Amino acid sequence: MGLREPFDDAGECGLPSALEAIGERWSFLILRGAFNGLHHFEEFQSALGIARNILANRLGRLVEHGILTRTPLADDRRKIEYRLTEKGAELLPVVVGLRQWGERWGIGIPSTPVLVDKRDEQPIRPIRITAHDKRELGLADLCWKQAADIRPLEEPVRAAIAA
Amino acid sequence: MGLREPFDDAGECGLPSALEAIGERWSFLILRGAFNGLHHFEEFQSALGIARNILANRLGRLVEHGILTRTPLADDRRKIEYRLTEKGAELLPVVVGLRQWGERWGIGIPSTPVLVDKRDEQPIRPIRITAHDKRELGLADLCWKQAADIRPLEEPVRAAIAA
DNA sequence: ATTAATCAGTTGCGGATTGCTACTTAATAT
DNA sequence: ATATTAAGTAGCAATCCGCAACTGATTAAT
Repeated sequence: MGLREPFDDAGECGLPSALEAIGERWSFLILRGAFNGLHHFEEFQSALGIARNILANRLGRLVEHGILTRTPLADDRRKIEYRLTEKGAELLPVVVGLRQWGERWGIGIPSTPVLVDKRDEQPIRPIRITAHDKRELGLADLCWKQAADIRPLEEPVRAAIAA
Repeated sequence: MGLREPFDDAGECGLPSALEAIGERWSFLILRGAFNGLHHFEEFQSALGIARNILANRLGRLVEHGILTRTPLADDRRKIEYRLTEKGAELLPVVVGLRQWGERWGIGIPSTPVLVDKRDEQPIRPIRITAHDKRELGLADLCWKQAADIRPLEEPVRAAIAA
């Protein structure tokens, strides 16, 4: 087993803080809705079938955590617009990765519509762990290392990668 | 009662079925433990500080969903070994992605130790969405498309990518 | 101007889930 | 024979979730 994180630090990772922000019931689905272009309370409510009080609570929490912004619209001040922040938008790989996993291993999901690259309209590649040179890595290829013990890449190598 | 149902009919993607399996409180942290080499009930319990009944419930659920296997050890039959299946192991990109996000956006997390490629001991690349040719894509580069409307790549192109 | 409709919530309540602690059961160690 | 360990269960309080009905502030219709 190559993959074992030293015990001392096992509790010291970003997961708990991530889960505090989006680890509750419905939060992932609300995020998916946001990525799909939902912006209003009633849109989320009818698209997800979530209870109104829970939705209000989750939207509030996502706003508190800086994942969504909440702005009343100028031309109709009843309407509130929820929008992803940059912080929120960077959850897309996780949401998509979880979705891909569910599609791959869940019970018969047809998987449409599909996320595609705008440029060529081809489906995105499955979310994977990759090395600095973009090789795809599996569990067996990985291990933990103290940040201080990592040797920086040689300059020419880095240049080649950047290109 | 069908309290799991709301997730299932909340949309036509794999997210609900993924959340059904691992969307509950603690499941992600139990998975992280499994990826870090924890294999036994008491190990999870003391590493995570989770209540015993909840842990039993979550482990059982992960086993039910084929994410972990549960095998009594031959040389000490009190001991039960929990191990990731292939299905479970394929959650690593999601767990790592969420962790990276938490490290990036959470409150001051030093981020050590770090996951590295065994081959050259260089840190893994951040989890990203990539195009079929491995270009990294952001929100602005993406759109949804009906699966039926996607034109397959030309044969020579596919061959080049596979290589 | 008055009334109706819409949007974004909030409230109250019953049932479900979670967390804590103590207990149990089976296998091993002394 | 007794103690200890591993892996759970059981009971109970506190919290969370889901449903339906209600409020309050705009905006639309008559």
